This record gives sequence, C-alpha cells and structure tokens, in this order.
Amino acid sequence: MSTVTITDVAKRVGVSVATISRYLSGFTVRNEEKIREAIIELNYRPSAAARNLKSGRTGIVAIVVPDITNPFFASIVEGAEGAVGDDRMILLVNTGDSREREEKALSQLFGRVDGVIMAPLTEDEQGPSFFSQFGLPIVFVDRVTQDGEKFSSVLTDNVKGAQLATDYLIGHGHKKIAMISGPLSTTPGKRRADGYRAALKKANLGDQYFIESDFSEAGGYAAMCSLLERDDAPTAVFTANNLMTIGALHALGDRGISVPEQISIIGFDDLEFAELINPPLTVIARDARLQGSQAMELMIKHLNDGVHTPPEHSMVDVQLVERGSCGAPRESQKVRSNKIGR
Amino acid sequence: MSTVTITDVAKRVGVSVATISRYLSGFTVRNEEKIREAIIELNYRPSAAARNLKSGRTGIVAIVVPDITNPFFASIVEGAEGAVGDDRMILLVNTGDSREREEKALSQLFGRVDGVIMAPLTEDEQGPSFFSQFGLPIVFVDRVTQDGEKFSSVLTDNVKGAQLATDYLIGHGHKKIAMISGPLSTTPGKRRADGYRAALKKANLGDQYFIESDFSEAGGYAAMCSLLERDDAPTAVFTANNLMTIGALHALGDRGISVPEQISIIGFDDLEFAELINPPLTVIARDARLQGSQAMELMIKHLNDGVHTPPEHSMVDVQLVERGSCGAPRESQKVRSNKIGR
DNA sequence: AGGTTATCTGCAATCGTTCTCAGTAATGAT
DNA sequence: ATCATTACTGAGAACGATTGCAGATAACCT
Repeated sequence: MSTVTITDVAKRVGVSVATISRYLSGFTVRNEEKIREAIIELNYRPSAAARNLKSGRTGIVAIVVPDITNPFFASIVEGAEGAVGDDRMILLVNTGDSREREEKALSQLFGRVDGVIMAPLTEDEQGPSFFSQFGLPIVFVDRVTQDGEKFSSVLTDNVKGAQLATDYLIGHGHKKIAMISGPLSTTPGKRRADGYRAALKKANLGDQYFIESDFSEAGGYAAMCSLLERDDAPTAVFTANNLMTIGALHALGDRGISVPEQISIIGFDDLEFAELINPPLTVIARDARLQGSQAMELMIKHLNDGVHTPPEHSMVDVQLVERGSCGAPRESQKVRSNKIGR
Repeated sequence: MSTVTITDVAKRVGVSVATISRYLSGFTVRNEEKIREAIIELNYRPSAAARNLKSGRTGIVAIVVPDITNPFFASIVEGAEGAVGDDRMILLVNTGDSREREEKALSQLFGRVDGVIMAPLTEDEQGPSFFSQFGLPIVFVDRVTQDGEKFSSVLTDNVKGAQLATDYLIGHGHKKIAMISGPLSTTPGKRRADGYRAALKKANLGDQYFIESDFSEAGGYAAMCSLLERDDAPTAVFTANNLMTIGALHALGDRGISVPEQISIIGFDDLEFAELINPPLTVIARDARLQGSQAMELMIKHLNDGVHTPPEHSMVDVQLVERGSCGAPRESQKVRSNKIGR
C-alpha cells in the first residue's frame, strides 16, 4: 500500500517538501532528475484528498442524467468524456428519473466536484432556488430548469425538430397526425409539443391526437395503444423520443399493424439500429456526442475563467433523416378494419 | 458560497468542534437540537476533502467500462447505481476501448475512490501487476485480467452461452457455421470462442469459419463482409456481441441478403429492440443489470469487511431467446448466386 | 458518603498537500 | 567591486475535518 507522502520524497532527495510540490506543479527546480527518480522508486502518488483540501478543487466534473440506458444520454456522456481532457475526470450520476435521487445526489456532489453538467428532471421551480445557493458552475444539457438562462446550456433546436417532423407528415398528405409527447414539465417535452402544434396550426389542423406521456418505452407503448383504440385513429404519429418510438413500434407490432402502409411514424432522436428496423425508421436526428462535448467545453471554460463568466447558450441543430417509416395516409376505413381484426 | 466550517457551527452553539464532529458521526451529544438548528441556519456542509484526508475514505466507487454507449455496459452501470446505497456515489470512467486511457484513468483513480469495479480491456499481464500494487478493492465485471482469481468477479457463463448458440444452429441442420468473435485477448472473446469450438467439435464440424474481430459495429460489418466473399460462404453466423450483430446485419442488409432465408444469425447479448428488427433477432441473453448490482454488492461487502476478505466469484446465467433470425440452411448454390448478384 | 462506572466534553495532534514570505545564490549591468 | 535582477529554496502556516487522551460531570452502587 502506498502511504508514501511528499515528505518521504523530499527526505530521499534531500530537499524540502516545498520543492517537491513545486516540481509537481510544473515549476523548474534544481534537482529535477533526482526527484523524478525518487518518485518512481518510492512509487509516490500525490494524495488527491490533501490537494482538494488545500486548493479547493477536485478535478472532477459531475454529469447528472435521468437515464443512462437511454442511448441519447449515453452518447452525451461519451461526448463529454472525450472533451474532459487529461487533468479532470467525470463523476456520473444516474438519477433513474427519480426526483428524490436527483436532489440527494446534488447535495452530495457539493465539495466533491468542481462543476456539474446536468439534464434536470423537470423545469420546476425547486431546481433554481437550489442551484443559486449551489455555488458551483453548472451547465445544463438537453434540458434546463425554469430560470435556466442564468446558467450555461447546450440545447437542441426542439421546436424546429418537431416542426420538421410534423411538416414532413403533413407533406405526405396526413391530416390525422398524432404526437406521443414527453412530459410537458421538461424542456424537450414542452418545446417539441410547441413545434408540433405550431406546424399543425400553420396547416389548419387540430391537435386532438396529442398525448402526453413519459419518455419511456412503456409510456410510448401505452400511448400508442390508446391512440389505436380511438374510433377515429390517426394515420401518422410523431413520437417525442427514441424510447417512446420503440414502445410505439412494439404496440404496432403486437397488433400486426404495418408501417408505413397502415400508419406512418417518425421519431425524435436517431438510433444506432434505426436502419435495421422493419421498416427503417425515419427520424429527427441530432448529434448527442457533440452536445456532450460542447457542454464539457463550456464547463472547462467556466472552470478556468472563474465562476463569474457570463453564461453561454448553445443550440445544436437537428435534421430529418428520411428512411422508410412514413408514407401516404390510408383511408380511415382500412385502418379501422384492421383495428377490428386484431 | 458556503465557506462555513465546523468551527463556525461550534462557535455558534458554544461547544467545541469535536462535539460537532461527533454529532455528525452519529454519537449522542448534549445539545443535539441546538446543533441541528445551527447547521441549518448557517447552511453548513461538511467538507468532503477534509474528511477524505483524515479518514482515508472517499465514499466513491469507480466503475471503469470500455464503452458506455454499448447498452450492455450502460445496463451494468444502471444496475450498480441501483445497488450503491445512500452513502456512496459512482464515478464513471469510459475508456473508449483505449488502453492508454484505461491506464491513465486507473492511476488517477487512486486516492479518489474507495474501490474500483471494472471491465478491463484485455487479459494482458500488465493489468495484474498494476492491480497488485493498487491497494484498493477491485471487483471485475464481465471481464477479468490474467490473474483475475485473486479479485472478486461477476462474470457471465460465456462458454455455455456460446455452446447454446452453436448447438442451436447445429440443431437447425447447419454445417457451415461461422463465428464473428471478439478479441481473444478478452475474457468474453476467448470464452465464447471456446464454447463455439467445443460445440462444433462435439458435432464433428470444423471451425474454418471463425473470424476474430473487435466487438464493434464496424468490426462486425467487416467480418461479415469477408465471410460473404468466401467461395463457400457459411449458412449461419454466431456473432459474439450486440454491436457486432448490428454490424453484421447492416452488412447483410446492404447486400440484400435476407435473414433467415439465406443466412441464419444468432447474437450474444439481447437488445431492447431485438424484436423490432426484421426479422426479430434470436439471441443469447443475460441480465446485465443483475451483473452490475451484484458487482456493487460485492464491492460494498469488501469495503465494509476490510480489504482482506477473500475474493468471491459469481457467475450469471445465460439463456437462449428464440425469435425469428434462424432457420434451416439453404443450399450453398443459392447463397452463392445471390452473392454474385449483389 | 465514597467509590466505581458510564457518559460526555475540550484540547491538540494529525492527515498530505499548497503557498506566502523571507532568504540565499547566481547572473548581469555598471 | 557594487548593486540590481533573476531564479530558486526552506520554514511554516494554513486547509477542515477526525480522534486519542484525559478531564469533567452525572449516574449508579454499596
């Protein structure tokens, strides 16, 4: 076990601890060669704890995400990892969509990390008041809290993405366009719903097929089921995230409803395997890794420039990736007959 | 900003810092009520750094994985998160399949964490020698290093899984059974290859269709391409992990080769969307979340019982999930004609 | 009352660094 | 040779908690 301290190294070389410390911090000192050797021979490793205590910094940046098994967040983490650099590490907190765990984690983070990159669970007011007393640099990614403008953020152009998707369905001639939405308490939930409604309005269509759900596969499944049970079922669906798209597809598969012949579907967020699905999935894509790396770069900037750097807001673009899951609408009779026949 | 220390609290209450410290550690002290109040009023938060320095523990467990965007590892992390408990946190390190980053991370981890749960990149000898001098409890998950028996581990029954898969293909009448294997330098790579070969041997078949690749989608794609280019192409393929399965499917899709009519495929590791693929994917599944939680439980045990608890080894079972990607072999002529026609 | 134990307390050392301050040696300019 | 400048050095005080020790108080026996 390595309980060898800076003092041991100093004794070995015959200088003071201050010199060793300076050497470690990159200053030029007289006996560099001997110090290097002594450190290797003694297998000395500086104590992170002692450094933290003195310097006040930990060299750790936290990333708080609601669900690490969602490929989108996994990619964010990957992007952040790539941008974190050599002298910092990442502390991952997965809150599992639990508000309680999010709060607990945040309070425990204090003192252990230099900054927090987070995708908060909701935009509720509780968040900001907590953050203002937090004292650490915060960068929001993908989602913000109510007064998110006060902190740096890297967001997606959700409104545009949802409009693109809805317009695309409208362009195919659909009139009955459903949206399986995420929680309106979240940034992407709200904004994507806004984009959807704006596009419908522009085309003089109503939003009677709007369903609020919860960004999970089960939620997408349930929402799709309830849409299919309607007397006047939609001919196209826009699902607000990847997991809900998968859930919706499972619901369709279970009922033997074929895509895009009987119903068209377009999802927000691309998936590694979107092309492999039958049919290949048309989606609104964005660069999650880029979002992660931008968030980390912003964080590093704040860390280096001091807390009082003004917040910066970055917006990542979206684009429509056309594959094969959307087509022209079918006459509603046909859809109904199929629905009965399930 | 909270620069309020234990001394401030002590002054406020009119006792010594020792008393506050004891109160914080759960001992019964006289003025509990007043202390509680003072802590809240002053918004005092104990300094993690100072605690670390004195006590030597950090309350953080590291998880080192090669690729967090692989759903399998994401699930491991999720499982570990669920089992970590209230007084510890998880530090995630994503090495991105880079040996260099793995080494660097490991050395930086020292002193910042109480233990390391890891899926090492390879079984090379470098690992163990490093770990023996590491002095921290280590739990291997999914993969081990050469002298892995010295440390606790949670592994999968890889041999059995590979045998199940290969036997299944043999049972369908296949004779030309390929394996797109992971690196033989890794635990799952080697063991799954062993299982495949054992099953072939039992059936008096040769392993001329064995290809070693790298557990990535691109690797699976390339391997599948090279198999298809052979004069005598295989009629069935066993891919050694989820990403390579996706890659292989992409390769087949690009060439218009249909599954399972023209070629059968079975993969190791289930996928959230395996049912949605055309055709639904038959796989060898295992409970990744369970592996993660077991690893964490083992770690907590080591942490609580002291370093000198003997290592424990746990093996998670596998099972074959039959869907629709395997069928009877086609005559080789047909396959060849299709190959020419691509 | 006196003695013993149990419970709580404060003092002060300690953990392993960083960093200010003052001091010494070496170099260059005059 | 003198002085100014530069380049490095060591002593020692922090940083904010934990904890062994010994003393004080209260509680319990006989």
